[in-house]
Formats: sequence, structure tokens, C-alpha cells
Amino acid sequence: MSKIQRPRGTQDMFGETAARFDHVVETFNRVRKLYGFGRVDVPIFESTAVFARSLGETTDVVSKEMYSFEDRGGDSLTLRPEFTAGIARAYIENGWQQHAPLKVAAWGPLFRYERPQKGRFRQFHQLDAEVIGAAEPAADVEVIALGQQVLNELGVAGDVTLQLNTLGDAETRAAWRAALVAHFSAHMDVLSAESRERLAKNPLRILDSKAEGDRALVADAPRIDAFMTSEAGAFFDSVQKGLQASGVAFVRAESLVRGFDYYRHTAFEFVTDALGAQGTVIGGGRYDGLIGSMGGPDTPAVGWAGGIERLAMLVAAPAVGHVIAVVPDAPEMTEAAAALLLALRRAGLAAEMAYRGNAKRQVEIARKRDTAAIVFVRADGSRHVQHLTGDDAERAALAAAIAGVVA
RNA sequence: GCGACCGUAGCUCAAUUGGUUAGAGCGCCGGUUUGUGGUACCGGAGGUUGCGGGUUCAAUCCCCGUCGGUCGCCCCA
Repeated sequence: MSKIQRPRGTQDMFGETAARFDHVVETFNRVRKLYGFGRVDVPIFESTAVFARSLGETTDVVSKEMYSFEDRGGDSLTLRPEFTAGIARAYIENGWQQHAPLKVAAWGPLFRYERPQKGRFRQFHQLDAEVIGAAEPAADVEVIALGQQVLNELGVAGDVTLQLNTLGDAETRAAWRAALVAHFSAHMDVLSAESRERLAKNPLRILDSKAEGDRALVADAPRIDAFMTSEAGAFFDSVQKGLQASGVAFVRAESLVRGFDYYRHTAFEFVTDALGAQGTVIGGGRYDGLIGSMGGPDTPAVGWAGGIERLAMLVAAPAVGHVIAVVPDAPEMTEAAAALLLALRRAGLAAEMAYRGNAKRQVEIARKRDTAAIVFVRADGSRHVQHLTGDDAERAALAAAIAGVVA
């Protein structure tokens, strides 16, 4: 195909799609400020080492799923596949421990070389919130509560369930992992091919295998609770109590895990079944081991990321804007109409005027553009307001606002 | 990376078991009618049926490849 087209897994967003996306981002920005999360922006590309180090050099993720390239100077760069590694790099590089506990939020594009599916793209977008430099469970609670409030205010909380788990501390995790390996190794014969692979590379992942045959094995696999140190148990307890006190409902998800060793304690996902196989709309957890493993000081941290596209698919279509159309009745009234247009805008009212066409044509255009009201500029100097949308109260409010400008 | 289904006008879709100039609605452009405001009607432009190859007298339709989409698997930082 010689015709030019967008790269696989990318999107051109316009109209309702763009409005939904915008609504998600605006809601996030409003809510994160309520929680005292400042904006942070890090580069869209980083040295490949930033992500390779955070993920472990050997994983498939690094070798197959990152957009990496050499720049003209021969440096290996990578389009960011996640926010956390870049933010951690910035934290270390800029000495942000002076601001700890640092509460930051970001949103923007991320890139992963994957096969596109519903709610999964090669260039996708996420919201992100992190608390860096706080070891207290209150940080976990605050971060999760922020996520819950974003979902509430987007009106999608009813479709979404918070799944909560703990991975314990390093000691807990290591003991549990060893017990899982022993358990599954003893049943190699019934384990699916995929899970036998996982047993070597990432045994915790067997717990969320979709293979029917693995289910029974998973059901009587060792539980993490049996290996929990008293400190780790107390931490998880504290998180759960904090969530209850915050009115955040959750379900325990014992098979919710994270693949990398730097994850500790809290792991959580806000999940929906309304989006097929890609049901996680927000996923996060505590990653106390990451910054240390990247060469920084040992720094506890907790955060989450949420898929903007997925949230945008769940939200109700945003209401159309209250744009006022100004229509000159006759060509001679064009200048007067332009003056009114300017006055409306300076008064803070969204308004527009067609570039061409007679009055009738401009009315047709206005109607097609979901205009809230039309103001006709008549030759006798009067202004006639015609409402197109809204209930009586909205119409009255808009009429009053317009009257204030026209007068 | 693997599998299934799909690809016709700007958009949403038609086109009898393969059959002659590939149609409609919406949108767009023009016109008539109407005329203080969501009118109706007429006309027009617009398609190498994703692309390439094959089978056939004949392909939108069957076969292969390729690109893209959708859904699932894998992966999920």
C-alpha cells in the first residue's frame, strides 16, 4: 500500500474520542491537586539504560517490546514505556530527596511495541501518580484514595473494582516465591506449557494463568499470608484499615502479583469487565526496591498509572460545550456581529461565527455544530436570541449572560 | 510472536449460488422553493472494491501473499 497511513497501533483522536480523552485528563488534573500532587514532566525518551535497568536486562520486555533506537551520536535511546523509571531517574539525578516525600503526577504518551487490541495501543496514554520517599502505609492509602476519587468523579466507579494484595517485604516475598516454585514443580505434568515457561522466568505469574488446567493447581497453591513477617503483616493491615477509614472499598486478590523484585508490599488494580481482556484501568503498587536498584539511595515509593484510553471508553460522552453562534441577518451586519462576537468572548462566553454563507446557511451550520444558542444581529440594531439546547434553567442562565453583554 | 474474523464513496452500509454501466443514506458542492430561522425538492462531484499476484470466458465475491482493523492468546513495566 503506497497510500500514507498512520503507524500500526497509533490513533488519530478527534471529536467525541478527543473530548472523552480531554475529560479524563482534566478530571485527573483537578483531583490530583486536591491531594497535593504537583505536576512533574520527564522526557518522552530516555537513555535505554533507564528502562533496561529498571526492568532487568534480560527480560523479553526489554528486548522485544521497547521502541529503542540509536541517535546520530550513537547513543541508544528509548521511547518511554512507563512513567516510573523516568521519574525515578529524575529523582536521583536532581537530588529530589530534599523534597521527600515527593508527591507528583504526570500524564502523557507511552510506547510499547505490542499487538494492538481493544484498549491497547503502541502509542497509548496514561495518568500517573507517585509518592517517593515515604515508607508509611498512609502513602499507599492516599495514592489509592486519589485513584478512587478520580474514578468517582469520572462516573465510572460503579463499573470498577479495587483489587488489593500484598507482596510482603523482601523476606516474605522470597519465602513465598520459593514455596510456589516447589508447589508447581511438583505438578509439572499438569502445568500448561505457558506456565512451565513461567516457572523458570516468573513463577508468581502462574497465579493469574488463564489456562483451565492451571486453575486447580493455583487454587491450592501456598498463600502469601502463611509466609508474612510480622512487619509485613502489620503494614498490610494498616493499609487495609486506612482504606476502610477512607471509605475505599476493595476485595482481596491473592493472585494479584507483580513480576519484578523491586515491588514490595501493596499491589493493587482497579479492574473492570467492561473492556474485554484489557480490564485494568489503574494499576499500581509499592516499589521500595526500584530507586536503589537504579543506583540511587534506598528510597521507598508507591504509585499507580491509569490508562487514559481505557478510562475514556468507560466514561459517558461529555456534554457538548455551550457555544453561542453569532449570525448577522444581512451582510451589512457582519461588522456589528463581529463586534458582538468579540464582546461575548471577552466576557468569558464561548462564541463563534461562520466564515461564510448567508443567514440561513449560517443557521444550518450552527445547528450542525451542536450550538447552545444563536444570537441574530438584526438590521434594526436589535439582537434576537434563539435557544437550541438546554432546559429552562440553562436557557435562562445563558440568556442572562448574553443580555449582560448585549446591553 | 501465535490464532480467528474483517477491509466496497469522506462516514455508515448494500450488491441474489462468481455475470454486463458497483448502489443507498448521511455528508459535501450547486440550484429551485420557503423566508425571523431545525423546510422540501432537483441536480452534481466523489470508488483502480486496502495493495500485489493467481484461478476463470468473467472476480467486490474463490485462492496465496502483504498492509491495516477487530477479538482472543502470549506479555503486561
